[in-house]
Order: sequence, then structure tokens, then C-alpha cells
Amino acid sequence: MPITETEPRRNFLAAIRPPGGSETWSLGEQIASQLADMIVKGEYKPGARVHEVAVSSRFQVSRGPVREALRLLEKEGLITILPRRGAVVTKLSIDEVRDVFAIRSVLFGLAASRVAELQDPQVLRELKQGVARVNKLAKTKNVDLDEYVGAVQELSFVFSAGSGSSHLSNMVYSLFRQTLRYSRLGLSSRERRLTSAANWSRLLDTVLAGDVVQAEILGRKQISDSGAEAMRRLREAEEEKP
Amino acid sequence: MPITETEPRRNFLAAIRPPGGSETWSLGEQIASQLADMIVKGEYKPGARVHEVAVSSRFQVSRGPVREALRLLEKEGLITILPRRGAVVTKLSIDEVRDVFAIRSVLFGLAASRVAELQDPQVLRELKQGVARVNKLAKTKNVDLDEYVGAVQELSFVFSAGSGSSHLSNMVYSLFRQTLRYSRLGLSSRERRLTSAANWSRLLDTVLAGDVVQAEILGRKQISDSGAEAMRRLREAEEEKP
DNA sequence: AAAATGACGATTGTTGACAATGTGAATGAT
DNA sequence: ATCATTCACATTGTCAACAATCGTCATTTT
Repeated sequence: MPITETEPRRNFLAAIRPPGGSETWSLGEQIASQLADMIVKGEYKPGARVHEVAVSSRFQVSRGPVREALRLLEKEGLITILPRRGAVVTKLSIDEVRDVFAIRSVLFGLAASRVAELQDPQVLRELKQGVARVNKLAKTKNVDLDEYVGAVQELSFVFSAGSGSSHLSNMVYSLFRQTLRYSRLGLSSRERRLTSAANWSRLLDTVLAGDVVQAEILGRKQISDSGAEAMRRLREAEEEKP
Repeated sequence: MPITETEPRRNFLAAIRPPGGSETWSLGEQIASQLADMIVKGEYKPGARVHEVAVSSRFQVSRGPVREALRLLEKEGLITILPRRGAVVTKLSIDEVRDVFAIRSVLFGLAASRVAELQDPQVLRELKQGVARVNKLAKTKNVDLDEYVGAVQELSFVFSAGSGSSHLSNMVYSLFRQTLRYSRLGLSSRERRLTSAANWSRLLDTVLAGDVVQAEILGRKQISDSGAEAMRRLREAEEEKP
């Protein structure tokens, strides 16, 4: 299978690639992008091995670009490279999931406070749209979970990008994707989606009011709540089949 | 110049390499380690270009391992790779320095609170030793700045490693090294070193008391103060020769 | 039977040559 | 003099072959 063309704007690398470089995508980047999507969507399951030759024959390129792609994915936290032993799709233990949500929580709190401080009109506009969309989807019965999670993801990225710090934005982005499958788990019930959406609204109000301190508190709470819910589901699933 | 043997334990990669892999170091990792030390020590200045062939001839290896080394250093934030245009030593703008210190601040606060929560006897012991050392050095007149900064670095890492989260630990570690040169700047006056050391003591007391909330507050303050001081010095230097 | 050993196969690490691209100097036009 | 164009060169991107290493499994040894 040759590499399929992907829209650069919707590519996960578009967000993290430093400005000033070439606009074309290297083979390694293209492969990384497609593998990343597969991993995030769950086509590669955690713990699964990723062989260099398998990937290179799948995309019909040599191992060079594949190795680069794997390094990029390791940077994103999506795979783990064991020296001399190959790459595996990153598998987070329950403790690690808790830790990553805790990190996401404080970083997102920081981002929210910065957004509240900056009061960028464009960002605030996108925030309103995002919150409206999430609330609408939360109320929709039998909503497509992927669509809802996608809307939440977009909203999160508006917050982090709106913080004005590319470092912060990239970290939030990366950590979000690392825990995407667990976020999905936490948003699987409609009831939880409704309360979550309501909290997004509260956070938006606080940001619009320019309350920097409260924005940080609510931002942190939004992610830590999400993490707590994910952990609950995770433990349930764990008890069923250990 | 062939690659000089380095002690694995003191290697920057030792902290971030996932467990379970080989114990030997690939050429790319060895090169990354040495380049990292050079960059952190200031032998490569921010903005300087890092040519693949130059590095490969310097270490007498082919470009393959060099490319891997550069990817590793990019992951650490020490260099920035512009696609098709090469790598440069990461140069942070004043705003970026402020942002990174803000991120370090919230992450270190999280780490401090976790340490206060866990109350690991071994960690607390190392913490006491580290704080004692920093205080002793702070009081020493004409202390070697590198030695003092090294002691602060060690202490920081005990905190982050003591948090029990490898993710958090790695992020704190990486961000610390990215801003090492600026931290040095902030600790260049003896007066500042004394107040900083005193605050480390306060933080330690809080941690020993198990005050999770206050530990987070003081942990954040410690880094944000450090950042504020660094920013002050940075602006002074900027005004002298813009 | 259990543990140690050794060879084999699978996989990653490394290399040097070749291809593709961006940079900047030299050239020419306005 | 300034700006656009061209073209050579420097540099990174890609490839396929070779080397080194690790895990496996049959074999041997106790």
C-alpha cells in the first residue's frame, strides 16, 4: 500500500512542526501521520509491536523514513521504542493514566488562565462556537461518540492554542492524544456528557468574565473530572477481565 | 574525534529511556548525549546551525546515527529541526522563556504536592540532604556558580523523580535543561541565591509536614520566582545590546 | 527433569551512495 | 540601483546492503 495523500492542515504534525521550514512533508512525516491516526483510532492496540520492515513494506518505502516516523511517534508518546528490541504501541498502566491526566489537568488549567488573561477576540469567538457545538452534541440522543469526542478535542485545542504559548499548546495536544482512548471511555455515557458540557459552559463564562484565577481552577477541574471518570470505567473494565 | 565513553548513569538519556530495552547505547544516543552536554554548557550557542555532515565527521560516524541523535535532541527541546533546512540550537524568545518557566512552575507544583502526599522515606531523606547542600552552598562566598546550579538541579530532580510519575519526571527534567542557561542567569547574585535557598527550606518543611496544598503553592512559587528573576536579568541584558 | 549452552533466525543498528530540495551568488532586465 | 531569474552548490532526504544484537529453541549436561 502506497502512502495516501493527506491534507497537511489536518495532519497531526502541522501543529507541532516549527515554522520556517519546508512546506512539503517528508516520507517519515507522512508515515508518522498515518500511523498516528491508526494508533489513536485503535487500529493498532496498545502493546502491539511495530516492526520496521512490516511498516516499510506496507508503505512501500525503505526503513530509513520508517525509523524517522517511529522516532516522531515516540516523541508524541504514541509508541515506545525499546533499544535493540523494537517499537511497541505505548501501553499506559492505570497509574500512568492517572498521572497523565493529572499533568493534563495542571497544564490545561494554565492554558485556561492564559486565555482568560489574553482576551483575544478571535479566540473567544471560536471558544463560544466550540462550547455551543459540544453542548448541542451532548443533548443529542444517540450521538456518534467519535463526533462528540472530536468536538471536545477541537475545543481543547482552541483553549491550548489560545494560550499564546506554542510549548504549552504542543504539550496539551500531545497529552490529549496519548489519553484519547481513555477520554472516550469517560464520555461513553450521555449523562456524563451532559455534565461535562455544562462544565465547559461554566468555564467559558469564567473566561469571558476575565477571571484568571477561577479559569485555572475550572480548567483543571474539567480535565481531572474527565480523568476520574475514565479511571472509574477503566477499573470496571479491569475487574471484569483481569 | 571519536566518541568518548560516557558514564551511562550520568547520561541524560538514562533518565528518559524506557525500561526493558538493551543496556548498550546506540551511536545515535551516545552522540545525542554528548551534543546535549555541549549545548547545555553553552559550547553551542542558541541559533547556531548543526550540520549533519559536520557532526558525523566530528564523531566519525555516518549520517544515520547523527540524524537519530538530532531527533532525540529535538525531543528534548535542545535543537529545532527545520524540514529540508537543517537543525539549529533552540533559541527561545523572551516570551518563550516566560512560557516555559510558567509550564515548569505548574508541573513542579504538581510534583511537590505528590511528594508531600507520598511521604516516601527515601525521597524525604534525599530531599533533606539536597536542601542542606543548597543552603550550605548559598552561604558560601564566591561559590562556583556551576556547582550551585548543579546542586539545585539535583534537588529539582529528586522532587520530580519522587513524584512517582515517570512522565512528570521526564517533563520536568527536559524543561529544566531547556531553561538551564536562564536559571543560571537568575542565580548569578549571592543575594538571590540566599533567598532561593531559604525558600527551598520552606518548601521542604511543608513537604515534611505533609501539607499537600501548600507544597504545590510553594513549589510553583519557587519556579515562578526563579523565572521572574531570570526574566529580569534577561531584559537587562537585552537593553544593553539589542 | 531442570538448567545451562550454543546456534539459528528475526530484528534493529549502521553505512555510503544517490536523489531531491533549498540557499545564495551571479546574471540580466527594468 | 533595485528587483527578478538562473544556476551551481551545500545540505538534507531516501535507499538498499551489510553488521551487530537479541530472543528462541533444540541440544547437551548434570
